[in-house]
Amino acid sequence: MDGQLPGATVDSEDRIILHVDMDCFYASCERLREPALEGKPVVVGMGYEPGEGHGAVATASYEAREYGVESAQAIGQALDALPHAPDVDDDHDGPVGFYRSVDMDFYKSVAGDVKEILHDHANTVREVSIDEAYLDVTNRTSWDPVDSGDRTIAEGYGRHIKQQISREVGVPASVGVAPNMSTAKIASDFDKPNGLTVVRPTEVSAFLDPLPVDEIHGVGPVTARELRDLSIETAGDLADADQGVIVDQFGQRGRELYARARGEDDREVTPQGRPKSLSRESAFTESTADSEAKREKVGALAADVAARAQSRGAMYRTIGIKVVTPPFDVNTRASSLSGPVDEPDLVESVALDLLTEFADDKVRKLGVRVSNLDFEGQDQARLDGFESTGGGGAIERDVESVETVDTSGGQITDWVEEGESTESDTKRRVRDGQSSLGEFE
DNA sequence: TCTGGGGTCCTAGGACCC
DNA sequence: TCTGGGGTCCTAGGACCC
Repeated sequence: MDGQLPGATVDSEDRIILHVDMDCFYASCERLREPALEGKPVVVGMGYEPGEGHGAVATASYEAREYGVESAQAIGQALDALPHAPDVDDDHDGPVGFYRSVDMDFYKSVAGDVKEILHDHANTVREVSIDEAYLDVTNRTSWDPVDSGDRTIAEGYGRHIKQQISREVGVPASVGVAPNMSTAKIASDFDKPNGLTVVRPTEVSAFLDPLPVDEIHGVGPVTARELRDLSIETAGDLADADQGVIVDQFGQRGRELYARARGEDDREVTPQGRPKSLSRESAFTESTADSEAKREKVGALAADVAARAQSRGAMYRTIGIKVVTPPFDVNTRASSLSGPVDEPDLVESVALDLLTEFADDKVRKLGVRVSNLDFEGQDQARLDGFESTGGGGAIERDVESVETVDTSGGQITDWVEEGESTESDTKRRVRDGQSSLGEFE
């Protein structure tokens, strides 16, 4: 710690970053159109056909997690873990598990409604995935304390956003508020589901220090184990470690993780850019060496990827395949062309060509990928503004025009009490005389 | 955790150029 | 024919994330 005292003055340069993470989003969406699922264990999965077991869990409700169901678990295993109707005691309303298969179009439409609210509350929003986003709300709220000083105006702002999503869309969210992206991300995760965690600039170290290192974004199982070998178990341990040792062992990534453990993260919230690659992959029900079956699958995947690239207005210069052989060896091959093209037939022929190397191998999974994307040449008509690059379905905002507006006046929202029902955002904006370009145009 | 699908970023080695 | 050093592009693999 740097001897920061609680109540120390907040630096005027401190940013306010808000991270919104929708709780078990797919399951929440299913509950939206099927309210009977409320409070019940719900598993949403894909690729599950009765009798075959090669699908996986996409999202499990918190009730389902109580039974040990985890994301990415095999569907069959997850369903076994859930209580079945016949197991339930007739005298009681015991819990029963429900399985629903993924309906991406519906989730995207719900996500679009959520994103609309988020864009109303920040000049810059980075949509990380269908259910997650960062907002820079520095000039919309403040770190100033309210009441006795225990809480801040920013907390009210976070609560307001959460409640509006809940009220107007009907799905729960967890929100983290902190002076930088990495801490905000950890904060939103701190009290899931339906949580709100605010980490003031003066509290960052105290908040991070006791957390297990793998709660830092970017520390996965491998890095966590290697850190443990260095006796680094918590973020505080990493923050106190010798930076040289960390950088030697983990390179550039180590430098970043070390900084994040110390609550240092300069990254600006920027809108999600164009995709860098597009891919499609698919597993065989059972590993196969059948060369015709493999060629057929690659052909179908290639056609799929090419069609998707076309619909996104993307030309590609590199075409690649992915071949997963048992037990789980991932092989990739790629080939670059001299210039960007949009030629579905070429995707297929190049992919099949690359596949010949694996003609005799037993394969469990195949993929086709195009990269080195180029979005020039297409979309001169400005119609691309509606081609979402992130969550899909959401309309891309004209960010440049929004960012040039000074919204520092009158942007601080009212304090919102927990459980207090808030009026609609439109009404509030009108009442406060609060607006910014992008909201009323 | 015997493992689905769609992504991102980093690294290392080789080819090639000056 | 031996040799240095810097830069860039490409491929393959790995770790990680949702």
